[in-house]
Amino acid sequence: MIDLPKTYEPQAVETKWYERWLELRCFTPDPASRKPAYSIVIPPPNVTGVLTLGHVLNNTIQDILARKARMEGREVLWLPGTDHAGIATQAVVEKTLKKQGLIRHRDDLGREAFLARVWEWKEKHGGIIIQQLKKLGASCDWSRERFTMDPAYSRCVQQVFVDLHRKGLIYRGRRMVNWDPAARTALSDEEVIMTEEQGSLWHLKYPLLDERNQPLADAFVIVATTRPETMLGDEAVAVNPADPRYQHLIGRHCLLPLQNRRIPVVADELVDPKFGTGCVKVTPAHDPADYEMAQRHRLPLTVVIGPDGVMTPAAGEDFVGLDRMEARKAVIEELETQGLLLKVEPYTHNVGYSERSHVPVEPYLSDQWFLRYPSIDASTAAVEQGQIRFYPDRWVKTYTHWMRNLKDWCISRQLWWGHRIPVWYRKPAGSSSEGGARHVEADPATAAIHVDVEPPPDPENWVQDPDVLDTWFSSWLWPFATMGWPESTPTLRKFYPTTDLVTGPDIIFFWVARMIMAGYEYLGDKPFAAVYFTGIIRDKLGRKMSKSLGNSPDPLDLIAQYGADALRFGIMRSAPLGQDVLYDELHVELGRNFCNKLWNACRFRQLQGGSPEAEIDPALLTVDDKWLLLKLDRAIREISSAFAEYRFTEVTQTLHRFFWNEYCDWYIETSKAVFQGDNPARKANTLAVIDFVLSHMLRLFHPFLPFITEELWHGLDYQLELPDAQGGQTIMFAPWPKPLGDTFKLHYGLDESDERLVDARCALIGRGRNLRREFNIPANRKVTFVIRPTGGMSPHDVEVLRLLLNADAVNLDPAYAPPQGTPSALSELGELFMPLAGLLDVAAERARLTKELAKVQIEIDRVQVKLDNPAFVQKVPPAVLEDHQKRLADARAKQGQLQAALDALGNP
RNA sequence: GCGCGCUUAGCUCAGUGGAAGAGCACUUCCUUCACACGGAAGGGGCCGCAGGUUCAAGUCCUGCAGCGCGCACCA
Repeated sequence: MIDLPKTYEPQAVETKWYERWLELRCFTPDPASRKPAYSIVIPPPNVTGVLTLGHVLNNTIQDILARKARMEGREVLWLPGTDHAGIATQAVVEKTLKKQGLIRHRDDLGREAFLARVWEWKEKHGGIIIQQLKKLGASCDWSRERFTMDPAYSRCVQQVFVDLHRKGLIYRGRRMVNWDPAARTALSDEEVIMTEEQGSLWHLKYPLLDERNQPLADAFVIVATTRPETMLGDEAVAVNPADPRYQHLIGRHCLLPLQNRRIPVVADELVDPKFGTGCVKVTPAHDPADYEMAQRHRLPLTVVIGPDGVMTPAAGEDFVGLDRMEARKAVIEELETQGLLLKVEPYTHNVGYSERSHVPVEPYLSDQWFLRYPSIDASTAAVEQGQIRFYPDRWVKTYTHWMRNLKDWCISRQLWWGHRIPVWYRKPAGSSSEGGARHVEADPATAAIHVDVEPPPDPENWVQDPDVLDTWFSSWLWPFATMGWPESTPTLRKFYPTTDLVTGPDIIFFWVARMIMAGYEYLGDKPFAAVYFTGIIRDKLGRKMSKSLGNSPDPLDLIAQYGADALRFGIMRSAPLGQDVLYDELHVELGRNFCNKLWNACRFRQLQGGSPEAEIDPALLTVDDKWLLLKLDRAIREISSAFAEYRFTEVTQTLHRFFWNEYCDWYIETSKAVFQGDNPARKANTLAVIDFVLSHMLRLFHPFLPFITEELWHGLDYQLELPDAQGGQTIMFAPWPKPLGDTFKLHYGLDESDERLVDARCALIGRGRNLRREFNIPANRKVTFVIRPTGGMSPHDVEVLRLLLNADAVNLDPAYAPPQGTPSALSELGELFMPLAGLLDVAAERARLTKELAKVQIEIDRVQVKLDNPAFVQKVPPAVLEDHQKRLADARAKQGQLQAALDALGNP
């Protein structure tokens, strides 16, 4: 046994044990094991990312689940890895290269050279977040670490693409998609964030044309728009066919200002007569609804905004080359000059922003690949019927709502970094094989295609689709692609389906729902049994953590300052199920204080000397020992049921209460009565009780506080005599505590009456300490107490009272007659007096007793009102009635005693 | 517009029909031989508002308000 220093110093301890755990290969499970499997796949962080407090919360929870499962005797796989994060990573690398002046645009390098740079970047920065997770204590099986661009993983992604294509679920089509002009790629619907904005509704005047196509002097069609720059691409004005105001316009034409183009007025049901003017400008190439209308009315498409968000030549020479926002201003200015701007109204509307680039998304017509989701019914039913459980379960509704309104998923991205689409188009005969702009050599619309994991045997005659797949199209395979699918590996057989998934509700559609569908489609089984949704970490003002606000602390700094255990415990204690977490560094400080307290509680045990005691002698147990064991039993039961419902905060609260209040504040203090006494057998037995309880407590704490518990486990020699695999090598595999059980309680004579006795004694001590305070006895001054006991009281009890009341003596005297004015307090165990020779303050005692009497009177009144109600007495269950009657009797008795004490003080 | 949360002590939150709770913060006392990263004792709540059900409502029902978050092609 090594001596424990006075203050816990986490740094060296954490490094030492993490290395030891790796040496012992504690995190690497054996698929051949006969133990029941427990598995989690990590939500793969961005390979170039750094650890955030969100990761800390998420991964601490996973680690808690994994460590607890290990202690419960399960074969545990926590499978880690990272995600290639297509858009984000490509953007970061592109930006860096531009900053270094190496390129102006990625085209300057070309695809192959650019990708080489990205891989270089990945090799350099890709390991950072993994190293950070290790600092946190994450017990991942690093030998199975995966990356979504690993060759085997890529092959798996391509195979799924090919399969879904063969099933007819993947198709290519020309559609209006969400376009990110900054990243210059299509996005899925889920990657568009709708943001409410204060905009304007511009009312524009389009001159009406007469039969000879001449503008009428004073006849206009008024359209309202939030995006005036798109008017350059208008092809019609639409009205509702049933709108009586505009019947005369249908079939006529007006003049599109600035472009001087003749456009028709069409009738379409889509137009809401009640909104705006009831006339809608139709821009087929730049609005999804307008595109639909254009198809119905066979209108041409004029593209005036290019893929980079800059106006095209079709926008006219006044506007070509302008950014879309500049073009808006210019169009408005020009219309105003021409007197065609009727008015501008302030208008609140929703604008879609790219989740990645944070620029407004542009509806853009392009050729893309789409997926019609597979295994929808099985996936919906699994969650609805509870084969997959959500915690908290209210997310089930969100999930099923989305599943019932699925729209095809746009899976192609106009990027280089990612899984290239395994589709090749046959070049027209006689074309050269020189590289060039995309889609020049083969027309994908008409060319023969080759869709396969393997390229065509004669690659020179084919050209591969240049696009890559959405990153989520690889992530949705994570639970099984990481385990070696499509091979039937031992890992896959043992650990799929996984047990728990821990993630944020913000990716319920992106990831959770899609993983479920992929799981049913390819493994015929759910990918996980339960999903725990964490809250979002916010600062103490409720704002999201963000780099620009500078309110996002670096977890590694916190670990360096307070220790990983402190950070874990602090975060967990403030993270209620289903709600956001308001982070405050104070929580981490409290976590550190907690660790220090635990450290010192164990140090107290160590200072008592002696080696770990194996056997508790039931005959030598004090009431305090029994009380503590019963409290331990209760704590274990509470912790088990809290864990069963993933109520981690409740677990930490119970641990806190049991350890701090019950063990430290009461039990340790009472044990001093034994340790300061002269009964060696009893001392040894107390040590045995402490060792029993501490060894349970350390195990209960281990999932939350892996490092300090391991250090203390060995520091107190609890590993001695245990088999290697059962806690002898590491606390990680020590058996998870079970409730004590009836046999145990019978053997040790644990009875609730012991618990009640000690609780009553605690209450008595509380009364006594209160007297000290009320009469301004300094905490360090010893006084004498006298008790007029109601029953028997053991010498041990008296000694405990003496210590905890900081008394020089506690005298039992059934016939005690206190001097007038002696402060007193009532308790179940007897009346307590604090005689203060020469310091009696009759007035103070009278005031105190009067205050007490007032409190009792409130209680009497409250219960009396209920009992006086005939309906109450008649209808209430007997147990409740008895309870109330007892309350009244107790309160009256107390009132009598207080009154007697008050009378004894004499008149004021 | 539809849906889902939340509203209880100064703060963060428990409390799922029978006496308003915890942690932190606050006040006062204490360096007593585990711990001042500590101990002890206190103060502090029309449980968002209004109705209803019930012998009994923080708890169940109905409205309303405020805050937050999803979903939705009204330009």
